[in-house]
Amino acid sequence: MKQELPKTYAPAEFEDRLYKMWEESGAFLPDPDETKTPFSVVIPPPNVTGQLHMGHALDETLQDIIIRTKRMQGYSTLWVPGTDHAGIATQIKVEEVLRKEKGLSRHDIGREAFLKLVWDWKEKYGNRITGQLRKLGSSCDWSREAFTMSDSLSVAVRRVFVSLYEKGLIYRGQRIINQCPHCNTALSDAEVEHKDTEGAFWHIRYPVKGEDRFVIVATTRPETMLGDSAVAVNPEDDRYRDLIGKTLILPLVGREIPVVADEAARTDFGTGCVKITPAHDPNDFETGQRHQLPIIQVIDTAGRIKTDFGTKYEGMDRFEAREAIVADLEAGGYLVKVEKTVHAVAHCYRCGTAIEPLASLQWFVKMKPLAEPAIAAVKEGKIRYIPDRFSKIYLNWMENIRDWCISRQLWWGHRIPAYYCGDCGELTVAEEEVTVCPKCGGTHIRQDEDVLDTWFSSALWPFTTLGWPEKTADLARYYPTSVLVTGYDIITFWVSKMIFMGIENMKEIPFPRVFIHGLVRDSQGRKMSKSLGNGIDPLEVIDRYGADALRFALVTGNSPGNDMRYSEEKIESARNFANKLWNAARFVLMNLETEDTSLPAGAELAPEDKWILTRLSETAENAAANIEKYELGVALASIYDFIWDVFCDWYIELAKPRLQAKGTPENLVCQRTIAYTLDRILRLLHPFMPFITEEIFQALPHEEGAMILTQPYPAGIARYPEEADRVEKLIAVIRGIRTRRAEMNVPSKTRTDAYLITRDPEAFAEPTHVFFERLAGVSAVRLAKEAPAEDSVSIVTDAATVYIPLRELVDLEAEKKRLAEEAAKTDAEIARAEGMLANQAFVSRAPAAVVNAEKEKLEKLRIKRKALTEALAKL
RNA sequence: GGGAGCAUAGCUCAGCUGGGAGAGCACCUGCCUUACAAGCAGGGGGUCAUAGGUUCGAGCCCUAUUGUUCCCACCA
Repeated sequence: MKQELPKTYAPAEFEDRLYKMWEESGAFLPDPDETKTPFSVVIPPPNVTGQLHMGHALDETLQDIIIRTKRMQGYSTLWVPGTDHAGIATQIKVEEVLRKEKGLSRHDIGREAFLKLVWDWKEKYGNRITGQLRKLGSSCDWSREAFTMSDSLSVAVRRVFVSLYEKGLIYRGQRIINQCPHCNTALSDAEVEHKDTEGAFWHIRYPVKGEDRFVIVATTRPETMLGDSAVAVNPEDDRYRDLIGKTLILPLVGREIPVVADEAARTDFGTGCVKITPAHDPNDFETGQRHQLPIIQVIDTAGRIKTDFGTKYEGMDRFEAREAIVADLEAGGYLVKVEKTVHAVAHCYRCGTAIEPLASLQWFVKMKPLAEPAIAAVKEGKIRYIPDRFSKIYLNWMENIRDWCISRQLWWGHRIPAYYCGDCGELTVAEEEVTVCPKCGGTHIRQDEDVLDTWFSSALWPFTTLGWPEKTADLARYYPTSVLVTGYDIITFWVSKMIFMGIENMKEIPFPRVFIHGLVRDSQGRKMSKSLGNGIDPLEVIDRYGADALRFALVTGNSPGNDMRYSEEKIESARNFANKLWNAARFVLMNLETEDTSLPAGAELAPEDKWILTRLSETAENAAANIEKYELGVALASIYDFIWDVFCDWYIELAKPRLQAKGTPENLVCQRTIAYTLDRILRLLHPFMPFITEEIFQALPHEEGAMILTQPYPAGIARYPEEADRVEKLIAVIRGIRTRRAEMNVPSKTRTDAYLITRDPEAFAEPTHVFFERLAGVSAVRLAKEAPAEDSVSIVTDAATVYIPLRELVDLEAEKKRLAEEAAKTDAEIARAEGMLANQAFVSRAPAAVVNAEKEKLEKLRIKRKALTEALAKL
């Protein structure tokens, strides 16, 4: 039964209701029909306590468009939603609250109590983000919602850890890691950002023991000198060859350190003498190992000078200590000079604090063996990035990868399943909790305090969300997933890790395609960020304009991999488009008096029906092809153009005469055709604007309980090229008349006669004359053989010449001039076309279709030119 | 230091494998034509960053230059 639509488009009235209807219908669950091809996507899990931002909105929208399209195309679609526990981010947030509300640190309340707080926090805010995803219209299967810290995923994490450990791919060792003194934890290389920072080179004198000489070392980090265990010079450096093996006295400290020869010291940089601080510099660490130098830690994990150091700098913050040490060096006459410099300093990606490189005992994933097949998968094309250029970024990262530090000195996360025996000192790694040492039977067991990098569990996401390590039906059917949709900013963090973890654990890639999108920036092109305060809240936008408008604005004009700007204007034009469609639907419904909205037989259709169906067919094909290529912006543009310019501006106008002829057979045919076309339009647009299309669909006659959500995607609609061509000709002539009238300032109410000369009378047969009346202000059309005797203006197209007698308005001289100009222009175009077709190279090398198009064009130009000659002759 | 992207109408951006430059917004003109003024009809506006090259033909391919954005990077 058809229903009335409210007069104004008010998305807030129906979006939530429709989402509820969809979700309750179970249509978001995959179709159990085994004959359907599976199509699966896992969501990039947002932080469990996070809030929806524009980046999510874009990511979600793109995924939803793909999923909805595939669902309509008859795939068994599964979109798995879920959230990430987001180790550091969440822990920091809860710590802040704890400090603010109770003035306590996590250490004050202890691990257990703190974790309970975080879980409470998660319970409180964990549903917020998933509710927000629903507001967007995301058609996820919520019955399969996952969480990286759920019991089943925790089992999977331990299984993977133990497996990798047993294969020797996870090890514990002392390395230089990135220590964030603020978060007080180690970080992986991916978690640091390099920022150019103003600093200086301090040139410092180190005296040679027992001689009246000294060497000058240059350093950007004078505070680390407390931990120097040598000075290195290049063995090839003639300046210092005699110093090798000598002993230096470390200023301020008085400790004796050797001069060693090492390639790490370059002859062409600084002074050629490098202070070696194995505890605080990756290069120095390696140099130190080569020379068995002691590792003297100067700075603790919180960024303070260590207290067991025995100097006055004890307990000072590292930057404070730097100033103090420089001052003391200067006072002691050790400071030679200070050079200003800018160098890249690593910063924590969460809190922005400068990273302290620190030699530390941590857990690592051995990357080389895992990276190799992950590189091959992309090189061999098993995994393809869209657009392709991102494969270069990925490969570059993977090929230069270093071991992945996975231990974090946090509490919120997967605790490392490693157990140390207090009796024999043995280490046991096991999935299940160890209470008795398998080596000595001792019971003084202590589990490793650290937790895993949050990206460790999300790296397993494509298979853990499907039930792994259980052998589930989901896993068999939906792994590998079909495509991963995410932003380029997360390729190294997440995409690359899923790839090698998928290959390692499943022996199969996690997805064959990675569809990469850009960032949503503000209207001035800046990154949206909390600190800038320029973030736009998607939920506010949805409240004001509707989720459909937001989705439309995010997708239109968007191309894979490229950033885009958000602007209010885009949202407004999206809303206007929705309003346009809304009103077109109201118009169709107003005129609809039948329940039968099936397409009439070809013989019953009017030429304009055949034309719109042909254009519809082309649009459907074009949209589907572009979605297949992930060119969602292009697909949407073609649908938009069809709806607004073709369906609304032309077809509805062409349909009006028949719609008003109540009770005629033509009227019924027109009703059915327009309803049918509207229905297919809604289907094409549905993946992009799910709410408005469903709401209109529900108002149209439809089977009980049917939803557009699960209607088949339009394909293979019959085309009528000849009739379509004739209607195009008609439109061209009507446009021409309108333009001429506007140019001559003919009032729109003025009606004129017209003499129409054409080689294709069928295109302008009597039934079309009503269109001239309604759309071009022409009250009487006469199909003529030649120009009328009266003074007229002429409109010349390749399809027809129209003479309009306008005695009082016609300026014969101006008309003559105008026609002459057009003739000259046409001549030039003819010459050009002839030139091309006379060109052997063009005719033989260009594709046949291009040559034929050129021939047709020339033919039309000649016809037009002839008509222009006739029109000129008449004047 | 290495790598990538972008440069098209006043603004924001499309332009798919090379075959006569597009949209939205803004602007100008005329319309309250009973689906829609969140609209309709018409219009102006671009040496496609610059210089070369390949090609019958270049916004698109190649080279260089300029400007701009970003990613990666353990030279003290």
